[in-house]
Amino acid sequence: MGDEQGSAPTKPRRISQRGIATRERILEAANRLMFVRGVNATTLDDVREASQTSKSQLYHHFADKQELVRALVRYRGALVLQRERGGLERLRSFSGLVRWRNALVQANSLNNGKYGCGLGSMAVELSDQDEQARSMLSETFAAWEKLISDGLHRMRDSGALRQEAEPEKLATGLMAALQGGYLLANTAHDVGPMEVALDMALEHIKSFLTEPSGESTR
Amino acid sequence: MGDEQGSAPTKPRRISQRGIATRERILEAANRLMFVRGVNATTLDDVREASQTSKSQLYHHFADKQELVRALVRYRGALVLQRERGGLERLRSFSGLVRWRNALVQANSLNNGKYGCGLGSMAVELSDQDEQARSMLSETFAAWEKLISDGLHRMRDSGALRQEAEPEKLATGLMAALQGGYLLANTAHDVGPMEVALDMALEHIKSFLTEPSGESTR
DNA sequence: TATATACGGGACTAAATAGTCCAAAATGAG
DNA sequence: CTCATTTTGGACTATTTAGTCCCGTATATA
Repeated sequence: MGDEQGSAPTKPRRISQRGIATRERILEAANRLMFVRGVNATTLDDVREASQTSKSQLYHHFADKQELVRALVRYRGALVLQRERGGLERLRSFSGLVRWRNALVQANSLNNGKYGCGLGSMAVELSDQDEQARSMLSETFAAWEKLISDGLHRMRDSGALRQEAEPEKLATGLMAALQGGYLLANTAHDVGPMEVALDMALEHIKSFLTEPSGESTR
Repeated sequence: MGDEQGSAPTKPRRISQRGIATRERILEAANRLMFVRGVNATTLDDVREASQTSKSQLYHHFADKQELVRALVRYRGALVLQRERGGLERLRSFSGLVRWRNALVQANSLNNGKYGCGLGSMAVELSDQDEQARSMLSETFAAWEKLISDGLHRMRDSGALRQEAEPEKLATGLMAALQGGYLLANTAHDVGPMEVALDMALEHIKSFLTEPSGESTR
C-alpha cells in the first residue's frame, strides 16, 4: 500500500453498458429505499435485494457504503436541480413563483406530507457524520437557491420587484421556509404546515412587488 | 405470555433515589451523544460508556433502544418546552419576539450553526421509522407553536397586532422558518441562513403590526 | 477468434451492535 | 435486624450488517 500516486494516472478501466446500467439500478434502488426509510436505516442487503443485484456488484461499483451514500447525494442533487431548473429557469413573475409553490405542495401532498425533502433529510442525517456529504449538500442547496435568486434578479431588473429587494436573502428565506415546511409536514403527516410556510415566504416576497396584485396566493 | 392484564394492576414496583439518578444519567448521556451524532449513529455502548453505567442498567431502566429513544424524545421535548416557556410566556410585544430570535441565534452561533435543533433533527430521523416517536414530536411542535401563538394572541388582543392577523398561521410560519433555518445553518456550518430565515418571518409578523416601528430587527 | 478485463453470483468472514443472564451488592419496609 | 426487592457489574449470546473472496460468465478490443 502507499504506492498509488496521489494524482492517479487514471488506469484505463474500460466500462461497459451493462456495468453502467447496473450501477444505475443500484443508485435508483438506494434512492427509493433511503427516501422512505432514511439513509442509516437502510442496509446494503436492502439495496441489493431491491436492485436485483449481488454483494459483489455493490462493491464492484462502490468502495463501501459511505461511497454509495455520497454517490446518492450527487445523484439526488442532480435530480432535484434538474427538476427545479424546469420550474425556475423561466421565472419572471410572481405568478410563476406561485405556480412553483403549487407544484411542490401538490407533489408532497401525494404522500400526505411524508418523507420530506430528499435533500433536506439527507442533510440532517449526514451533516454531522460525513463532512464530504455535508459539503456537497451545502453546494447543492446553494445552487438551488441560486436558481431562485436568479429569477428574483430578473424580476427586479424588469421592474417587477423594487430595487431594495435583496434576491439572495429572499431566496434563502424561501428555501428555509420550504425546508422547515417539509420537516413540519413530515412530522405532522399533513402538508398544511408546508403550505403555510411557503405562503409566508411568498407574502414576504410580494411585499417587495412594485405593483401589489390580487390577494390570494393560489 | 398473554396472561398480563391490558390495564395492568401496576405492580407496586418500588423505586429508589439511586435508580432515578442512574436513569437520569443515562438520558443525559444519550441526549448529549445523540445531539451531536444523531440517534441512529449512536450505539448503546456509546451511551453506556458516556453515562458510566453498565448494560444491565440500560436494560433495567429501558426495555430496548427504541424505548430509550422514545424516552429521549420526551426528555428533550420537556427541556425545549421549558426553555421556550421562559422566553415566550411573557411575550407581549414585537421587541420581545426580537429578543427571542436573538437568543436562539446566539445559542446556535456558539456551534457555528452545527447540530441544528434537537427536536427537528430527531423529527427527520425518526418520523419515517417510529410512529410513536413521530406523534410525540408532532405534539411537542404543536405545544411549542402554541407558546408562540399565545403570545401573538396577546399582542392582537392588546391592539399591537391588527385583527386580521392569524396567530396560528404566523406561529407555524415562524416555526418553519426556524426549523428550516436550523437545517440550512447546520448544512452550511454557518448561522447566517438561520438569521435570514428568522428575520423574514419576523418581517412578515411585523407587517401585521398596527403601528409600524423602526427598521432593524436587531 | 483470441484474450484481457469488466461484470456477476453468492457463500463466506469479520465486525459492530443489540440484547440476555446471573450472581452479588445496595436499599428500604416491617 | 431481616428479608424481599431493586440495582448493579460485566461476561456472555444472538443478530444484524458491512465487507471479502473465489470462480465463472459476458464483453470489448485487437
